[in-house]
Amino acid sequence: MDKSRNRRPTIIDVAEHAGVSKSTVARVLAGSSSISEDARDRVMKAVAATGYERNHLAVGMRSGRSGLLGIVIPDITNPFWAGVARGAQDRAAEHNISLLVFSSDWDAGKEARHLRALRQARVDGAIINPVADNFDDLSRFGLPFVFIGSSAERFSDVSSVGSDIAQAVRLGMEHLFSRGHTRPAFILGPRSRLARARFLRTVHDFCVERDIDPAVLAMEDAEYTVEGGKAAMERLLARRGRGYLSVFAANDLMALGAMMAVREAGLSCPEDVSILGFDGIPAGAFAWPGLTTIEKPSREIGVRAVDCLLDEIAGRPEHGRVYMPCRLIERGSLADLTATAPKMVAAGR
Amino acid sequence: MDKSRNRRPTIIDVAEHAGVSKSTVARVLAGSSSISEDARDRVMKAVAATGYERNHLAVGMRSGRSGLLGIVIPDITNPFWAGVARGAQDRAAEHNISLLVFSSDWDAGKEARHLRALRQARVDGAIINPVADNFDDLSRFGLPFVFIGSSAERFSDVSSVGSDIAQAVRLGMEHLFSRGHTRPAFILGPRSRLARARFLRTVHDFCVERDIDPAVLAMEDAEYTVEGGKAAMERLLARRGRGYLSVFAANDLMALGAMMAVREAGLSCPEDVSILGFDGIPAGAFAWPGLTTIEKPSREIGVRAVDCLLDEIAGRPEHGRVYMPCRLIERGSLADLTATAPKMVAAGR
DNA sequence: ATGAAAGCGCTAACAA
DNA sequence: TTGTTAGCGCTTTCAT
Repeated sequence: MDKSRNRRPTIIDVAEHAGVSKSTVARVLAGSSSISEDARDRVMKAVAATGYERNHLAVGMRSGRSGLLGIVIPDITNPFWAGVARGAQDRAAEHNISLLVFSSDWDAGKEARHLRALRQARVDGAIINPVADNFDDLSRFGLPFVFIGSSAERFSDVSSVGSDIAQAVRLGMEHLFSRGHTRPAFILGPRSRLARARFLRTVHDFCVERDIDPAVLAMEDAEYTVEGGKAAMERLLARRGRGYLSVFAANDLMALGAMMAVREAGLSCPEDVSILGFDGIPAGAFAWPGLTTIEKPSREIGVRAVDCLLDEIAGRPEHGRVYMPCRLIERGSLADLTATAPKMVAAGR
Repeated sequence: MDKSRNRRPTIIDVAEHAGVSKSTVARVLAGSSSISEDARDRVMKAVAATGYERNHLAVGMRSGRSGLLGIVIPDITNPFWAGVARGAQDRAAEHNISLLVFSSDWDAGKEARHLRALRQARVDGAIINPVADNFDDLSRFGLPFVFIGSSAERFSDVSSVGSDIAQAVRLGMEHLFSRGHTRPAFILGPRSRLARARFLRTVHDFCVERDIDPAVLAMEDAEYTVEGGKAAMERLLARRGRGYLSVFAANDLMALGAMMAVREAGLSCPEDVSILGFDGIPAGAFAWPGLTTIEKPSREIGVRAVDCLLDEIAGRPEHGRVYMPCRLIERGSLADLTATAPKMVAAGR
């Protein structure tokens, strides 16, 4: 009889091969300590001989742990979110856990469907960038989860991890000032976005500390896109007085758009206009000049999110909100106005 | 007794609630036709009332179908692969299937570990961009799978989907010639890469058709990186004769690097040098001038890969190798030399 | 330290 | 059309 043909070996095959019982094999596999040297040895050999591989479906069914985690992000195609997913995936792999990835496209319907899929797959927990304002689905999600991203702040009682916007903006402001840009203009995101308020608050605080009236600073609202940034810069250019223009854009896409507007106006960056971005997307490195920007630690956010989630699953105390620090990447789009002869910083990529 | 508290409802709860047997519920859920109106109705109501959600673990265990697919790509952080993953994910979702995503970093060890994870998760099939030359692991993978990417061609007997390099290169050559670049130089990938040979073969064929001796064309080898492209362009610049230089780079990163070299040499693109890329990465849109390039259909590759895989799983005839057509994206890095006064093409992004 | 046996939630014969 | 029953491969008491 070829009952073993074309059939993946089970714990029973291993047990027979090793001359022990199912339970002994299971115990060895689970790393139990109450096992004799001899038994462990024979089981390991039998595992190797049969080519046995644990069936996570069966394990999950019995133990209630699927060994699966889910992550729902807006779009895996967006470099920031790809970084988050990558970090999460790597950290999960360290724990021998696999990751189910879903893109919601900021669509509440898709989000709901993905969450259902996660529940049906019996994931042990989920990392979610929430899009739905109606949080009923999530609140009764019935599964451990942690939020990621700034929109997560809407739900104060859920632990979450995101970038430290306040620290990042302060970093940007300090850099701007240290390079002599003491009256920067701003291109902000849409008023509806939570991140915008936090951004502005930090700017205000910073200004107050330096005895500057924030009302003096030019501000433009824009969509978080290249086109939005471009249009905003055109407006800024139109109403600028004499003198040098410095711009702090609330994301890199808008900053890149602003750079285009500068070029199309026959001006150049950083000779006539300086631009500081925010995000750290790879494309900023290829622009000319390279975009000076503040990088959000996407990968680390994913890593920490998994750590939090694993803690949550294990029933360990909640983390509350975790803010990851951002860092400045100096490239060529921001001039150093403090140099005696307005010298430009080396414009690398 | 609160035996229902904190416990997800099972098919049995639904059956009790509906006053039918487990099997009837299962049949309704599976969409069987031999079900009375009445029974179906009551089951559906019971499902809604209990908040029942199918346990895919249990389904998978019994039926041998986990409802999971796996994808192993080099790096989810790379825009091309992110596109592939996104396409695969979307298509899988249409079939109510979830996707396990892994990044191999072109590391055979990691690849092997990911494949093991896939087997243990009992995925129904896998989409793989193979890195291991030693294919033993894969050949006895014991699971339906399809390869993606050009490296997949090494394994002729496995069905795979990738971009149509021959069509793409021909498209590029035709565009070059139609714009008056009849003696382009090339920046190619490393000699070890399979894609390189295919690229060159098409170039040769094209030249032969036009009675051009391919040996006349300048060619440089480089790593598939910005630095590689930059160095290659510097060499090209050093040995160029008089006259206009046109370059066809075998990937966008190298093309972008080449653009940097041009700028640093005090030359400008496309006034002094024209550059054509290959890949269609987003960063090309932000470079200045925008990079004219040939776009690989990353998303579609993912979509098709899932289609193939599903066919393979269903035991339907194999697809062999599927080649997806690429398309030209015109931006500003390629001059139109045929215009009376060497007029540049509008340099959009 | 080890084995026997029960059962996780579901599907798939087999009966009725 | 519907119900009964026997597992899928594993973990986990409970004995021994």
